[in-house]
Order: sequence, then C-alpha cells, then structure tokens
Amino acid sequence: MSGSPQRRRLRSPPPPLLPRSPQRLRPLSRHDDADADDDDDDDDAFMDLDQAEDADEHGTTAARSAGTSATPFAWLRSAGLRSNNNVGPSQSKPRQNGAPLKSLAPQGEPIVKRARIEVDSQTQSNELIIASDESSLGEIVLDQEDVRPSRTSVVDAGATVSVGSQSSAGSITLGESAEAAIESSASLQVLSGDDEQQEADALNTVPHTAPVQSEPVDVKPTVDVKPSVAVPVVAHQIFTGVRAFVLASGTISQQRKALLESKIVHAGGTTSVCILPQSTTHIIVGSDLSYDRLVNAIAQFSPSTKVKLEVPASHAAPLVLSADWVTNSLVRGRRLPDEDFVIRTGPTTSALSRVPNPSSQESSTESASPHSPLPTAAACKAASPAAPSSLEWLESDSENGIDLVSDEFDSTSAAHPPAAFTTFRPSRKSEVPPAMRHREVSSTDDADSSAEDTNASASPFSNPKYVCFLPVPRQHSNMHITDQLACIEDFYFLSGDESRALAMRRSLCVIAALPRRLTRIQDIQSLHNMGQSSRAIVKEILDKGRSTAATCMANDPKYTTMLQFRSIYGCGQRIAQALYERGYRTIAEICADRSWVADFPLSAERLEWGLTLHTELGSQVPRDEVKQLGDCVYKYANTILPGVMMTIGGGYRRGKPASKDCDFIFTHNDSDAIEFLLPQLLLQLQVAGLVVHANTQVGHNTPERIINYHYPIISDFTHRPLLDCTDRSFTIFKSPVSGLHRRIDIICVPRTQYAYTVLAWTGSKQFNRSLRLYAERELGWTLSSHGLLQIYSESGDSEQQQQQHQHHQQKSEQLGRTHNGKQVSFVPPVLTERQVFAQLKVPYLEPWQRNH
DNA sequence: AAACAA
DNA sequence: TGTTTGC
DNA sequence: GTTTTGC
DNA sequence: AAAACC
Repeated sequence: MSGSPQRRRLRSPPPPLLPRSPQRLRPLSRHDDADADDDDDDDDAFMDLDQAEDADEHGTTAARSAGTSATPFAWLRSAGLRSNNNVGPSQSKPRQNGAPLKSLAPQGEPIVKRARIEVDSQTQSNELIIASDESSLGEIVLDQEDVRPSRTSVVDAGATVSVGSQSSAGSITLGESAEAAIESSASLQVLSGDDEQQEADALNTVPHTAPVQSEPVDVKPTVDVKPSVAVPVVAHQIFTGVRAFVLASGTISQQRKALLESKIVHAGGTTSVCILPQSTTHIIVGSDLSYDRLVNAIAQFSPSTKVKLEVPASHAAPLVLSADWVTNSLVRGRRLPDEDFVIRTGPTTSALSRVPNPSSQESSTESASPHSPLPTAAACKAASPAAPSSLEWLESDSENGIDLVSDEFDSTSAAHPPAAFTTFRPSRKSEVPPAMRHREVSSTDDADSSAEDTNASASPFSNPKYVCFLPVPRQHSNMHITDQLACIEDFYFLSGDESRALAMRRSLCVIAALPRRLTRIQDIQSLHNMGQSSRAIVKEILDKGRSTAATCMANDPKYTTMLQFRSIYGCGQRIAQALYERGYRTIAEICADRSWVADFPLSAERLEWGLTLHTELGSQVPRDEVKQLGDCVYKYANTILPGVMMTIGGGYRRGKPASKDCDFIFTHNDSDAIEFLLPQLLLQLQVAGLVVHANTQVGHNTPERIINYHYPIISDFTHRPLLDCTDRSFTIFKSPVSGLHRRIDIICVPRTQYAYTVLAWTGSKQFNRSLRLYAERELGWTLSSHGLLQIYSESGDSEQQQQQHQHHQQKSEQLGRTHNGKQVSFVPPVLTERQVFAQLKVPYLEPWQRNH
C-alpha cells in the first residue's frame, strides 16, 4: 500500500507563483484584526473530510520550534530566559536552602554570567529577559531601580540585586521586601539549543554548586545582540520558580489538571507529581473541596509534609492555592499575589472554602466572580480580607510513604509519572451504585419544549439539550451578549482550552436563539448549556452592559496578537502561539524575519501563501462575488460534465453578506460521472489562470491518473476513504470579479452523498458538531459529510436494521465493517437535506437558521 | 477526517 | 499511538 | 468521581 | 464549562 514513493514527490508543489518577497507585504491593517470574522463560523462549512493540504504541517512545529533554531533569536536560546516579574517571598529563600537537588549534569551547558534584563513596556506585562552567554552564574537579584519599563540593565551574575515592586503596570508585586530575590538557580536557566523546555526544567531544580558566584562578573558592555525583529520576549514567564502540585479532585479533573500543568510549565514553572516539602512551592486545588477532602488528599500525596492552608508567616511549606491563581495570573499576564488565592479553610469543616466567592448563590446573585477567570482576583480580595485565621497545618504521617524526598518524585510533566507514584494517587474508588442510570435520554426534547416536563415552568423558552434543535439566525436581539461570549470563547480557544471554548459556544447559541431581548436572568436559569459560569457572565452583561471577563480578555495583549496571527491562512492556534512565544508581535515582523520557516517546515509553504496574500485572503468575499465565482466555476464544470449540479455552501448559504471563502459542492445524477470531474476541472481552471494554487485530494483514483493531472493536484492514495469518492480541492483563486485572490473550496461527490455533504459544508461548524453529537448519543449513529453510519451497540438493541451500502473500505470487507472498533453499517442514504433532518428526527432548519 | 511524527 | 490542522 | 465534548 | 457517563 503505501506505495508511494512518488507520493512524496507529488507533495512538493511548485513554489508559490506569487511573489514571496516578504518585504512587499503590508502590515496588517489594524482593523482586520480583531475580528471581523472570527468567530462565528466563518468558516463555515465544515465537514470532514480530508486532509492535509499541501505541505503538511503538523506536529513538530510546536515542539521543536522552540529550541532549534537559529535565527536571530539564538541569543535568547543560549541565554537563560527567565522572566520573573514577581518573586514570591515564599519561594526564594526557602528554596535555595533546602532544595533537593539533582545535580545538573550537563557539562557543557553554558551558564549565564552576564544578563540583560529588559522590561517589556509595551505590554506592560513586566516581562524580563535575562540573557547571557557566559558561564557561571550566581545569585541574581534584581534591583527595583533597575527594573523600569523600557529600561535595560546589565546585571552581573554574581551580583545581588533586589527587586522591589514595580509601579507601572500596577501590579507586580515583587516581594515587598526589597530583598525579593531571584534565586539564581531557580530563575536563570541556560537553555540549550534544543529542547529548552526539558532542559530548563531540569536545570531549574539544580542548585548551583556554588550558590554564590565567586566568579568575577565581567560586565563588559554586553552586546545585546538584539534581533532585528524587536520584541524577542519570551512570553509570560510568570511562574518562574514555581513548582506546583496540582491536585486533581473536585472541580479539577484529570484533564483540567493536565491543562493547568501545561500552562504552568509554559509560563516558566514546573510541576510535580507529589508534594515534597522542600521542593513543591504551591499546591493547586479546586476551590470546592471540603476541608476534609483537602486534608485527606494532601496527605495521600505527601509522604511527609506539612502543608499550610494559610498564608504563612514563614515559607517553609507549600502554599495551598486555588486554581484561580493560575488562570487569573495567566490572563493578567502577571503573577498575582498568593495571598489572594490562599485556601482558607478552617477545620471548621462546614466552611466549604468556597473560596473566593462570597455569594455562592448564583441563582439570585451571580456575581461574575465564581468562576469567571478574571474578575476573581478582585473578588477574592474583597471577600477574604480580614481574617486569615491562624495557619492551619496538615500533618500527614510522614512515615507513610517512602521517603521520597528527592526529586525523583518530581516530574516536570505529570504525563509520564513514574509507576511508583501510582501508589500515592488517591484511591478514588468510584463505588457508585450502578443503578440509576436511566438511559432514557429521551428528554432530548424535540426542538421545542416538548419535554422538560417536570420543571418546564422555569423558562419561557424552548429548551432542547442540543443546540442543533434551535434555529439560530445570523442577527438576533441579543447580539450585545453573544459578541462578548464569542470573545471569551475565542480567548479560551487561543489559550488552548478547547473544552471551555466549546462550552462557551454552546451557551452563545442558546442566547442567540432567544426570540427576544433578554432582560431577566431568571429566564435562562434552567436552560441547557447555560451553566453557572455562563449565567454569571450573562448576568453581568445584563446588569452592567459589559462582562469584565470579556473586557479583560479582549484587552489581553497576547490574545489580540494571536488573533492577528490566526488571521493568516495556514496559521492556526498552535502556530500562532509558537510565533508569539518566539517573540513576534505583528504580522509585519513575521514577514520581515523569515527565520520561522525552519521551525515550521511542515507549514512553511502554506504560511508563505498566507503571508504573501494576507490582505487579499483576509478580506471578505462579498455575497455577489461568491455567486459570480460560482457561476464562473460552474461553467467550466458543466462544459466538462454536462448536467453537473452545484450548490454553494458555507457562510454564503447561511446568508452571510460576505464570506471568508467560497465553497462549491458538485455532484451528478450519474453517480460515476462525477469521478473524473475534479482533476479535469482543476486543470482547466489552472490553464485559464484562475487557480493559482491548489491543495487537492482525490478519493478513488489511481496514481497514474493523478500523475497525469500533475499541476496543482497533490494527492495521496494510501487510504481509501471510509465512504469513497470524496474529491476536494482547496484552492487559491484569482477572482476575475474583483481581481483579488480568494480561497475557494471545490468538492465533488457522488449523488448518494450529496445531501450529507451539502449539509456538512453548510455548517455552521457548531451546528455540525451539535448535530453529530446528538446523532451519536441519542441515536447511536455517526454522521459525517459522507452519510450516516449506524453503530451496533453491543447491547444488541438494534433498532431498525439498516441495509447496507456497497462501499469499500480499506480494512473491512463489506457489510459488517468496523469503525473505531465498533461494528457499523450504513444507513440508507437520502437525497435531500430535509430528508437527512427527518432521518435524524430533528426539525428542519433552513440554512440561515444554522448560524450557530 | 487525514497526514505525519514518534 | 499521538499531534496538528482543517472544515 | 470520571469522561466526553465532531469528524 | 457543561453534561454525559459510570
């Protein structure tokens, strides 16, 4: 199979025909950034399908990016980058002394001798960069005076400088003591060329042999090898020196734990898999744990530790903080004071340490604080002012475990915890009575009301479980709310929290579907997909007109910058983040300095196109033009294959006045006829000079055939699609209408799949996800752009048996094939979208009602 | 869904 | 098997 | 309490 | 973040 030696060759497409000169690019105009599109769907169509486009991108990028390269940022790499705007009192001293350390082995590691410290005044995030190329380093403490926005100071490594609080951004609270020191071993790291992350972590724990540098620090005027592209700041290294243990319990699930850990590590901190008094600096817990659970859990993870639940007078043991400390700090771009997030739980059991939020009654008084990321800090302060009760100590029988007081038990990434740890994990027995699992999800409530019987009274609005039952128009009476929810969704997505982004999008859909302007929070109190957080946000908007969280997020410099990057064709969340961390802050910088090419070998070509045509591809295609382009392409197609049918999908079909791209779906009643359309069509369009670049995937073709249609066709034959015959091409089209380059997707499918394909490519994305989730959970069917698959549940409660379809699939034979390990069969295909809705038992929604 | 990297 | 991107 | 969240 | 699943 595989065969494809040539496959590889095919993949290397001709270089873009367009000018690649970066210089020519104009910087992105301000306006586009934000969002003209974003959100919504712009992307519209969705579907599944296929794959990868031209150059591949993928993986690696993110990971390797960091270290490798060279480029102007090399100096950064070699230097220890460690920014630290806030050195918590708790960590500095204590750590230095008792820290368990593993010796740093690296022999040739460069050590920082001279460092350059810079405050990023632009973002006011107070990021510091410490760079150096020398070896040997001592304790370095920054002096407050030296840290001023826009100032750069050269610090000797051996010297001790103290950092006081910084005034400008108002927040950095470095230890109040002017002494707050940045422990050299903890704060300065030498990143070697590759793998900085790991090394950094490793180095982090290493105490330098000589804590104090005796070495003379040569302070020769450092040569700040500043890269041409400014802002080579490592973003948000706000957790430097932090070694956190994240307790997965309560609101912190395993998944959330992993997410928090990755964020901590990303921001310069480290994590551990158990609690070690001398190494762990913070214990991150959910704010909903009872005192008993907390004590219990901590005991299980700390072989011998004293943990205090209060802000300590001394800092000998780890601090127990709410997870909000991490998230709020990240959002704010600076490390918030520990005190505001200390879990103050008295043994007084009762007090469930609902931590920060006083008014836990969301029902009536939902202040945005409960879980909304931002405002919390403030809320905390207000709420937990006075009495820090006495410090509470938790003592666990030290014997309990092995004495692992060594770092062996620390793992930077909890991902691969040593087996040994398993023993320390809390034995969470889920002895839930198997009973009560009524599978009757019936309450799916048909679109409207119908169900909800019991307490239907609550809301005057229809309340289905899945938003695909709700008609969502493009414009509605609560745009002021949904715009802000969209902002929060985007923020979550860009920050890597896809689950929250999804939840926020579902809530957005619920609000967008309301028939009239919302005035009373009670009206949405019991609606599905409107949870505590979403309601709190909406309530705040109803009360004050604006969500604090949305506002903070919208003003977050990293977020706005990444939004810009994401507007580049070929640049997704991952690459946007990598670019940001590499120091880029504007698209113009990316155009000017191409050093990233080596870092994203798999995405480089696509990015080149995206950058070169950024302004053109970034502009929306007016409805009229979409139609005209459709006519244009259709003429070519109909000439090649008379009788061909075409539907314009995407946002156009949903009624948007302008779209991000154009989606044209072709079919033909003669099922086999469509088979050869795409290659020929592309060839014609290319010859005509309309298609400038294409990324094509052809479903069931022979290699020879593809080779014949060389040019823009890049395809692969290793796999046979589950339901064959999906030909698609993602092109860059030179519009004869506007003269601008446009993104056009051409999809060709057999008539039997057409309804499903049009449905899928019409979107919106969220509508698709919701519909597919509903189909799977409630009907046991898998919906894709090719058709419906019935999954045979082992329980054998087969509903109507479907006759299967002849379709070949790679691994399985005919009928009883498997999909994701389960037995499946095809549901008889239908010819119209309405029929698909009927099959799914979902009330039909017109395309313009699918703007979810 | 699909392509890659590991 | 896991990551990334895409719709 | 844990898993899933679209394909 | 929310809901389903066990």
